[in-house]
Amino acid sequence: MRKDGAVTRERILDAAQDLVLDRGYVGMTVEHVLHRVGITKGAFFHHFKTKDDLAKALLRRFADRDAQVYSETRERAEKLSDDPLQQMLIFIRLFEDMFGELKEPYPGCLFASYLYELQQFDDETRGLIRDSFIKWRELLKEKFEAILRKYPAQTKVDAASLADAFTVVLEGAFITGKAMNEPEVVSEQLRHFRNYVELLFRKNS
Amino acid sequence: MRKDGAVTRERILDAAQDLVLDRGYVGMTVEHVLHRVGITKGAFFHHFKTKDDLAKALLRRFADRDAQVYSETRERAEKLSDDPLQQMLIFIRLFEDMFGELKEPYPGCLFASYLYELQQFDDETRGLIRDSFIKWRELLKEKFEAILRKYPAQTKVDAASLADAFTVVLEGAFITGKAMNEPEVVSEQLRHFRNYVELLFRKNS
DNA sequence: CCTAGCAAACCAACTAGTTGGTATGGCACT
DNA sequence: AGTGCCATACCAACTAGTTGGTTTGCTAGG
Repeated sequence: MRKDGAVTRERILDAAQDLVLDRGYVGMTVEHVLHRVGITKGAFFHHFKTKDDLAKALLRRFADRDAQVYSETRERAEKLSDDPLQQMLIFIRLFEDMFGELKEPYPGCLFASYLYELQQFDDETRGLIRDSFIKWRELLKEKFEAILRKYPAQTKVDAASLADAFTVVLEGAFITGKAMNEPEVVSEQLRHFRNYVELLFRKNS
Repeated sequence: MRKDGAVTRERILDAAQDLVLDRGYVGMTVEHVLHRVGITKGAFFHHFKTKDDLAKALLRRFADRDAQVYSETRERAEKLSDDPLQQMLIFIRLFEDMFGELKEPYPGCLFASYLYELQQFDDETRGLIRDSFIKWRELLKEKFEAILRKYPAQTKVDAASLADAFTVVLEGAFITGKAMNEPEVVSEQLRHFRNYVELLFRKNS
C-alpha cells in the first residue's frame, strides 16, 4: 500500500492535540510529537511548514469538529420537539449524556488552552478563537430569543448572556473537573444549567 | 537606602504572574521576568532557587490571596444578613461588583493556567491546585447545606455540585470574557448564577 | 505488460539560537 | 568583618528548523 500522507498528518494532529492539552503549546515540543507518532523531523516538516503552522491546523480542526458537534446535536434536538424551550432542554441533556460517559476528566478545550498562552499566537489565530465563541453565542442566542418570544421569563434576562452561559458552564466544568480529577463534574454542571433554564421559563404555579 | 530584598521578590512575583497568564508557564522565560523587573540573573536566582521554585511560590501566593478574598467577602456578607440564603445572594453580588469594575478582561486564574500545562508540574503543585478547589467546594457547600435545611429547593439538588457551580461560573467566565475581549462577561454570568440560586429557593408563588 | 520517470513521503545528521542554571566577585549596610 | 543583595560572564542542554538524500508507488510511453 502506498504511504498515505493524509493518515500521517492526522496522526501528527492527534498526538499534538493530546500533548498541547496537557503540556501547553510551548510545552509541547516537535520532538515530543515525533516520538509519539514514530516519525522523524523530516517527515514532520514535510507536513507542516512550521510549528505555528501546526498550531493553526490544530485549531482549525478543533473548531470544525466543534461546529459539527453543535449542528448535529441541534438537529437531533429539533427532530425530537417543535418547541424551542423543549429543544433547548433536550440539547443540553444530549450534552450531559455525551459528557456523562467519561471515565477520566475531559482533557480540555483547545481554545481555553490557547487562551492561557495567548501572546504566543498571531492575530489570525486569536481571531479564529474569537469567531468560534461568537458563533456559539449567535447560534444559541437565536434559540433563546425564540424561547423568550414564546415564554415569559421569571426574571429579566437577555438572550446573548444566556447563550454565553452554556459555553461558560462547559469551559468552567472542564477546568474544575480536571482540577479535582472528577469526570462527573461536566454533566453535573450542565444539569444545573438545564435546571436554571427550566426554572427561568416555568409557568408561575 | 538599603536594597530591600522582599520588595524585589514581590516585583518578580508580580511580573511573573502577568507573564504566566498571557504566555503560559513554559512560555514565560526567566529572561522575560528579568527584563520586565529590570534586574539580572544573579538577582533572580538569589531569590528563587529554580524556575520551578518560582512557579510554586507564585501558586502559593495566588492561593493565599484567593482564600483571603473568599473569607473577607464571606464576612461582609454575613454581617449584612443572618439568613444563609440572603448571605449567599449577597456573597455572589459582592463578586459581581468586584468583577463589574473591570475595564479589560480579567487576565485569568493561575490555577486554570497551570491546569492547561499540568504535565509540567510535580505532584506537590498539583495537590496545591486540587486543595484550593476542594476548599472552595467545602466552604460553599456548608452554606448551601444551611440553605437547604431552611428552604425547600424547587428541584432536588446537592450542595456540593451547587458549590462547584460558583467556581465553574468564575473559571468559565474568565475564559469566555478573554476569548471575546468582553470584561463584562464575568459579572453577567455571576448574575445568572445568582438568578439560579434565587429561583431554586424561591417560595412557590 | 513492462519500465523509466517522477513526485510525494520520509529519514539522519546538522545548525544557529535560546533556555535554565552556575561560578565568581563587588558593593552597601550592620 | 560579615552578610544580604545583586551584576557579569559563562555553560550545557535543548529548541525549531534545514539540508541532502532515500524510499515508495503511481503513471505514461514503448
